[in-house]
Amino acid sequence: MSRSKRKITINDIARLSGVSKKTVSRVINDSPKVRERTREKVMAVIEEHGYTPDPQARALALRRSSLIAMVYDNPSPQYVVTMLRGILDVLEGTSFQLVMKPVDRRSDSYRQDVLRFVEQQRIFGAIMPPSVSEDQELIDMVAGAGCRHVRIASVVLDTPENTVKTHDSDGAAQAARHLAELGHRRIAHIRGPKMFRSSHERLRGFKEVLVEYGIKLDSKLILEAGYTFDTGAQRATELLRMKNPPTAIFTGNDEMALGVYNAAQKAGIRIPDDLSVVGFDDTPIASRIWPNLSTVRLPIREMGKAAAELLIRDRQPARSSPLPYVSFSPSLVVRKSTAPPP
Amino acid sequence: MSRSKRKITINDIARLSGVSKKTVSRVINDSPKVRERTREKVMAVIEEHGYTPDPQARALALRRSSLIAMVYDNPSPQYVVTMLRGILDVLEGTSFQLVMKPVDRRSDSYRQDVLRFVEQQRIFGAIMPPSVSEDQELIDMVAGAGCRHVRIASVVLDTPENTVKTHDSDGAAQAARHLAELGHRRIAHIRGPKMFRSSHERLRGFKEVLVEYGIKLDSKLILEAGYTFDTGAQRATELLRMKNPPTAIFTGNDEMALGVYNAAQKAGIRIPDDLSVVGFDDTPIASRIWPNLSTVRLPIREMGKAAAELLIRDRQPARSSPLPYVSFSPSLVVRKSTAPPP
DNA sequence: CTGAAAGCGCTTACAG
DNA sequence: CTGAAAGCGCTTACAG
Repeated sequence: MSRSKRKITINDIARLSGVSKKTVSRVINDSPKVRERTREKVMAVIEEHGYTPDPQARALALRRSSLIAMVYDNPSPQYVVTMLRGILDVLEGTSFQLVMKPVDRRSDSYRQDVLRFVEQQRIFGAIMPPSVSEDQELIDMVAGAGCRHVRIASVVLDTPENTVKTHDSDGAAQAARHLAELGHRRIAHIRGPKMFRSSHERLRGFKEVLVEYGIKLDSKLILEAGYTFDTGAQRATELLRMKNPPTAIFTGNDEMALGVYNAAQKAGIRIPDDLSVVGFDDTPIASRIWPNLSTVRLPIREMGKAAAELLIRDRQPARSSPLPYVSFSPSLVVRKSTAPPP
Repeated sequence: MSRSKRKITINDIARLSGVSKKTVSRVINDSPKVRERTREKVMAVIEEHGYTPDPQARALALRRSSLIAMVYDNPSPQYVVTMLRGILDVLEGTSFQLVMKPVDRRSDSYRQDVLRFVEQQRIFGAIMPPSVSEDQELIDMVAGAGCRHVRIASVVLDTPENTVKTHDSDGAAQAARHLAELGHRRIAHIRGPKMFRSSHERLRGFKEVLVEYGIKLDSKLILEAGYTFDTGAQRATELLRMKNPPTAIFTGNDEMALGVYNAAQKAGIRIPDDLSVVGFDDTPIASRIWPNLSTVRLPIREMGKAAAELLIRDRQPARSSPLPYVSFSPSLVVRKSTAPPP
C-alpha cells in the first residue's frame, strides 16, 4: 500500500542529484542563488521521482502552514460554494489548501475565535467576503498575528494587494436604469440593513439613476429591510398598500425580491403586468421561480479566483510599480419580471 | 504582536511542571500510563498557560495531519454548506480542520487527484456524501493510502464505523403515502438517474406504498430524469400530455419538482388544484416558491455531525461490542403543493 | 554559488 | 510510571 512505501524526501533528491539538501531546498523555493546547470539537474531528479515537499515539514520549519482560510458569515450557500470554487481554481496545483471558517458576527467571541484559529493553525492567509470583510477590528487582529488577508468588499477599505472591490453601485444603477427605460417613474427600493456597506452602495447607485432621469426622489419609496425573505415581503406589503403605490420595486437582494413576489401574490397583483421587480445576486431561485426574476449578477467565482491570486502572489516590499485595485462590475440579467408600467 | 511573542511549547510546559516532555506528550495524548497526580499537575500548567500543541509539529511526527476532507460532487450548494456546518459543529474545539475537495466524477483523473491530495496532505480522514460515497474504487484507493473515511449513503456499502446511512426509501414512502391518503390513485414518479443509488431507494419506497394501498403500478407513470430542473420539466410535460394524466407527481428531488411547476404553469395546470406535487430535499426554494412545495427533508446537518464523530472517534481494534449502524430517517414537510385530486 | 550544523515542536521505540 | 535520545522532513543563519 502507498503508505508503506516510504515517501521520497529532500534527502533522497539531494543524494540522487549529488548536491546538498540545502541546494535542493533552494531549487524548490526558487532561490535566485543557484547555478542554472545545478537547478536543471535537480529539477530533473525531482520530476523523475514525482517529488513534492512535505507540507507539514515545511510548515514546521517556516512556522506557517500552507492553509488558506475562507472566513465568512454570508448566509447564501450559493455565494459560499461558488466563491469556494473560484478560490480552489487557483489553489489547484499549488500546495495550498482551503479550510472553511464560518463565523457568526453577532457572537461576542467571534473575533477571538478567528484569532485563535489563525494563530494555532498558523494560517497563511485569509479571504474575507462581506460582511466579515468590513470588520476592521478583526482584520487588524488577523494581520497582527502575521496572517495575510484579502477582503472582498463594495468599498475600498484596504490597500490594493489586500482588496477585491465590487462595483455594487454600478449594478444597482443598471437595475434602476432598466426600470426607468421601461417607463417607470414611481420606483421603490427596498434596501438592506444599514450595517452592510453593500446596502449603501446599492442605494447610492439607485439614487444616481433617479437624478439621471429627472425622477424626484420620494423618500417614502425607500424602505429598509433585513436582506431576508420575510422582511422583504413585509416592506412590499406596505408599499403595495400605499394610495399611490410604486409600479416597480428594486430590492437589495434576491431573497427580498422573492418576498415581494410573495406579497404581490397575496395582494392579487401580477408580476410583471402590474408590478415590475428587479433583484440582486442571481441566486438559483431567480431562474426557477415564475416569472423568472430579472436581477443583478456579480461574478462570484471570478472574484474568488482574484482573491486567491492576490493572497498567494509574491509580496515584494521592493515593488516598483504600485499595484492597481482589482475590481469587478456586476451585470444586469433581464428576465421576465420587468415590463412597462400598467 | 502575537506572532512576535514566542509561542509556548511542550518544553516550556515540561520545565514548568517539572517533568520530561515525554510525560507532557503522554498527558496530551491521553495515555493511560501516567500517574493521576502527575497528570493533574501537568494539566494545571497547560491550562494556566493556554497551551495547545502545534498541529504542524504533531503532523510531522505522526506522519498524518489533523485535516478532515469533505470530498463531494453534490451540485446543491445548500447540501454542501449545511453538511459543512454539521461537520464543523463537532470539529470545533478539537484540533481538526476541514478542507474542501470538490470533485468531478466524470473526469478521468479524479480518483488520482483525490489520492494525491490525500497522500500529500496526509489527510486524517475523508467524509464522502453521495454520489462520491458510492465509488468503491475511490474508497479503496483512499483507504489504501492509510486515510480513514466515512461514507454517507442511502444503502449500506461499508462497515458501521465507516457509514452514515439514510433511509431514502422511507422518505419516499412518506411522500407517496401522503398522496394516497389524499385520495390520489394515479400517482406519477419522476425518478433520478439509475447511476445514483438514492434514485433506486426512493423509487423502491414509492412502489411499496402503491402495493400498500392496492394501487396498480402503471409503468408509464414512472419516468427517469437527470435530477435537474430542465429534465424534470421535460418529463412533467410528457406526463401532463397523456390522455389519462396523473393527478399527482412525486419527484426524486426538489429541482425536478420545480421543473414540474414550470411545466404545469405553461400547460395552464394549477397546483395543487389540478395537480399535486411532492419533492425531495427541502431546498430553500421549496419554501419560497408559490405554492410552497411539500417535500421530504433529510437532517443534513445532523448527518454531517454523525459523520465527523465517526471519523474522529477512537478506533480500537479491541472493540468488544460491535458498533451499530448510524442511520437517519427523512421527514415529510407538508406545505401547499398537495391537495385531494380534482 | 554551495554545504555542515542546528533547529522548528512534536512522538516513538527503548530503557529503566 | 517516567526519561534521554533519535527522528519526522523541511529551512535558516552562518561560513566558505
